[in-house]
Amino acid sequence: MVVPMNEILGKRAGRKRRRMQRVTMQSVAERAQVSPSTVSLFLRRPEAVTAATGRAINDAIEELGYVPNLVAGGLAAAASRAVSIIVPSVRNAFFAETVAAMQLELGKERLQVMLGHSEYSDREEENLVRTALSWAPSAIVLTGQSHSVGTRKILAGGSTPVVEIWELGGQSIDMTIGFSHEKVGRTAAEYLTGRGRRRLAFLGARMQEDRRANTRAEGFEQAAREAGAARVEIVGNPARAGVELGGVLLRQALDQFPDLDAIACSNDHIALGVLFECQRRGISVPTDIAVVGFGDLDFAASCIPTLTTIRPPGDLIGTEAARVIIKHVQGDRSDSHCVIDTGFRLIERQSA
Amino acid sequence: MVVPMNEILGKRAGRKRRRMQRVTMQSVAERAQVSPSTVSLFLRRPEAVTAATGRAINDAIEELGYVPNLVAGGLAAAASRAVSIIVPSVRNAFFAETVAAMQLELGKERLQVMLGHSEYSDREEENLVRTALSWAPSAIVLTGQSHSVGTRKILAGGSTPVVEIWELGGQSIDMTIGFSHEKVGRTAAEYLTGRGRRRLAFLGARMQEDRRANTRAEGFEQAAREAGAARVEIVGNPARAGVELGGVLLRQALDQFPDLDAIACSNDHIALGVLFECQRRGISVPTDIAVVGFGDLDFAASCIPTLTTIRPPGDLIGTEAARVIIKHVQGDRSDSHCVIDTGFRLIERQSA
DNA sequence: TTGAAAGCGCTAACAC
DNA sequence: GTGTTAGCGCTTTCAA
Repeated sequence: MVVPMNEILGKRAGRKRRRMQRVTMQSVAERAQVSPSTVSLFLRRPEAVTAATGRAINDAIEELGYVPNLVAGGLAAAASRAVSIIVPSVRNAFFAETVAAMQLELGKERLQVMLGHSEYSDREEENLVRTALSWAPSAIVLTGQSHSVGTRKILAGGSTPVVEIWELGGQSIDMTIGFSHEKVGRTAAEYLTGRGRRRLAFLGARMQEDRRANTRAEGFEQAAREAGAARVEIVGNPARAGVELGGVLLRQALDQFPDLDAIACSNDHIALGVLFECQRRGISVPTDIAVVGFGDLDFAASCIPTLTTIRPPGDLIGTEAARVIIKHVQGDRSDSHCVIDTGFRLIERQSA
Repeated sequence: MVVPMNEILGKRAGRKRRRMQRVTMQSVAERAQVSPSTVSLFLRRPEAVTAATGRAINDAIEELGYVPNLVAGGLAAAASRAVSIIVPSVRNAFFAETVAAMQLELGKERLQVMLGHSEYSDREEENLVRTALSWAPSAIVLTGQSHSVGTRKILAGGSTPVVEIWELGGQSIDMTIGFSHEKVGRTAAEYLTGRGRRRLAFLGARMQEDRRANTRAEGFEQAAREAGAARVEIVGNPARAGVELGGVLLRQALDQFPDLDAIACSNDHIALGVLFECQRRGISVPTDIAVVGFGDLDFAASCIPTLTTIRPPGDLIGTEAARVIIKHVQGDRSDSHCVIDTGFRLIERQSA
């Protein structure tokens, strides 16, 4: 019986593929004279293969210039080596630091960072989470603990590990790494009242969207009252946080409450703007008004006067998040539902 | 002849899968009483399906809570809806702005941003490119035009579109979007000499790694000489760019060349440090020394004196990059090997 | 306009 | 330690 050639070869030859991968695991296997599964095994656990086999495979990979297809791998393994990170914005130096630190650590384990920006919108965050899930990521990292109902539902139902970062004290979905923003506010207030200040204000930007800044403000107000401050005001502005806004906010504050002797800012950009505005108005810092920031950004140590501020450990949050994710990927589930308090540090400088 | 049931069902029932996707396209198809390929078609081109069919599919998706699996899609289509962006670091506000802008635009087309940090290392960049390719991305975005030989070889051979951003005038791999850093340097020098300054210095950080800062310095030096400056110095420091370094660099510069009357900085952080150091030393800006920055960062408009600086269009670079990538994904190859000069703008303020 | 069929390149259970 | 095998969930011809 004669079998037509094209039937032996299969129909494949007759089909055109759009872009065939030049070098597949199959071709590496052929060249190394082993089976594909051995190549796969070697790639994932080199020690599980004899030295000779390993060498042969390595040579084949080298000679062929093989690049593994992680998309195919992700499909077969039902979980891709991707980690989805969703932050309000990477333009914010805080989150940029965390994202950079995470990428560094995850990259060492060949985990790919996928980035999304919620722009402080819970609705947008939910969309991003939905899309993220489409990639079957090894983990999803969310900023903060306030999410839409939909987000919680989607994430609670699934089996994807979730890490919430930069906030503590709320309702956790799964793992949580951050610090208490309420305590940050309290710390600023206690520091200021402890140095004899009695008429305090907290200056913040877009506090409706930025729940964390809002929490800091609340902690600040409460602690200041407890310490017997004569005046505690919260001055907000819906504009985006920035140096310029610092000046605006100080003006706003002093127009209403000219007797203020201490200012806490929702971040260092605003504090710097306050410092500049004080300089323009001839207000002496810290003699007339003490200023405390949040962030310990680049300029805090060099501005005039140098800025007393609270430093959140953005990089530590990133490395810790990466650590628990890597453990999870490696099969160690012991960190499930962990809560890691990274703390923060008050950096005393000249401005307060 | 009796066929055993398990043979009819296939061995599948006997195998345990690790994590089965609850809702697949298959299940949507069954519910909507159509074939999977129709669902697929509808998802990608809704108009290619009758209104009734579309409605049925939509309902099924809704009822089942279907989330498409982009990993499977990427494998089948031989190109994933991922775009790999490799920047030196997202901690750098310039690149953060570009990445944020790109993510915003790409997200609208359901393209996922994958992020990598080269930390200004060509070797690391090459590793990241290799990994990126493993994901069969729709495009790869690289920062600058100086890459390792290996990077060029890998990318030139493949069919993945490449966009180089933030630099112009070098050897392009494929598409290029940015501006001339040499011109930036020239512009600063011409502005300064045009205002009568004769003894100029360029202050820069880690200029070995940061080729673009180096190019700005070269353009600056050349243009200053052409304009007949009495002195043109380039003062570098291997430390990371930062406000503190600005002060250090100014000290370095004035120790060697006390008669300087103009300073250009490789970025605004350094310029701000220079401003602070001048204030500390009682040097009047711009009377004694004129200062020009690069970046137009947040504080440039509010510091004292406000900072004359050159603003690179970080967001425009991002949106343009996204635009050409989206066009490419949609099959329009007309932008291949395009070179887009986004230009930059000198922002005149008080410091010069 | 819709459906059937054939993979995409890899992983992992299982057998040897 | 290595190979066999059966998919992972989707896209895309091609035919109807």
